[in-house]
Amino acid sequence: MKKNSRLSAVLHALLHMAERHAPMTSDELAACLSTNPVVVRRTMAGLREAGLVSSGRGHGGGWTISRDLSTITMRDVYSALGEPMLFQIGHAEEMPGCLVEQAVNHALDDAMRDAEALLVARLGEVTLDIIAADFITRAKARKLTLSTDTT
Amino acid sequence: MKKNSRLSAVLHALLHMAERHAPMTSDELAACLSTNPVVVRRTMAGLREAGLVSSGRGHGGGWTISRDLSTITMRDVYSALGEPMLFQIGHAEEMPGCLVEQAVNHALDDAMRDAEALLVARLGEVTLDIIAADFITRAKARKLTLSTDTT
DNA sequence: TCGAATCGTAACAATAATAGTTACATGAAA
DNA sequence: TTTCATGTAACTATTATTGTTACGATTCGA
Repeated sequence: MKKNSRLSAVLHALLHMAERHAPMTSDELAACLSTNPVVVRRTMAGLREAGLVSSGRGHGGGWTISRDLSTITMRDVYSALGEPMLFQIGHAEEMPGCLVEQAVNHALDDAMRDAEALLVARLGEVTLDIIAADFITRAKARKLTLSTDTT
Repeated sequence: MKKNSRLSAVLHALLHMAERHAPMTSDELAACLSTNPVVVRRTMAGLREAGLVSSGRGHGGGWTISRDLSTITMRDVYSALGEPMLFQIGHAEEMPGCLVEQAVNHALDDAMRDAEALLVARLGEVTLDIIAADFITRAKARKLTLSTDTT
């Protein structure tokens, strides 16, 4: 199966929206994300329901971020997407009759539960303004490289 | 995408093989795992290369576990499978030119790296004899339930 | 009021990863 | 030498994600 890249995509979109202080259309965001405007609408729908963004139709419409970047964590965004499954690995059978398989599932679940909790906690520690600050650092570094690069 | 259930499946297989002190054929294992003997061979091939099991052809052939359950961790088995990707979520683009996307990828990678390390460490803490002991506990509990259950 | 811009959404196609199946070759034991 | 069993390649089936097409609904501005 393909990997789920929705979290990555909407984080990218939110940061572009925050940079620009006017609504961005689905077409514009699709160009940023190298995807399709329908995919943008479909994915952003969850964020709208969660109150992270608002959308407007017609002339001058588009997507606007509703909250300050410092008040949104990656976990908020993950939740707004409906908390998709994080792990690629899973059980062969969910409710096995075989007691051996039950014991295996239980051992795997224990390990995965801890890892999932840690990941979600980490997502909750990162607000989007932190990522925006990292972007600015990278932009400065690139400028510096361009102006001193002799290749 | 379908979930990867190979780790679950081979753990299940290894425990059945350990219970039985004779080689088990791919057909027998396939019946235990509700799958196909070719899938069993394909998946077990990695464990054979890692030295966890051996296989024999012809009459009396089949699969035998090579090491004591107490010397094999879930992590060993995971490694023998080629350390498949653990996460369902990922980046939209691996090497983006967009600095915003680079910053997003970096933030996600940080969180996922920690979670992956924890999961792999947890897998390394569980030896297969621990799972076998849990199986025995479950078997006793089921017997007890059967003998006292009045429904 | 009309028309262009824009989102909302359903339905369908494309892509990719896993798992299952068929077919046949290889090797070992009775 | 026949039967049992693995080894493996090639193909199919299944499933989740992503992309596309089509059309309806709403909003703004001329």
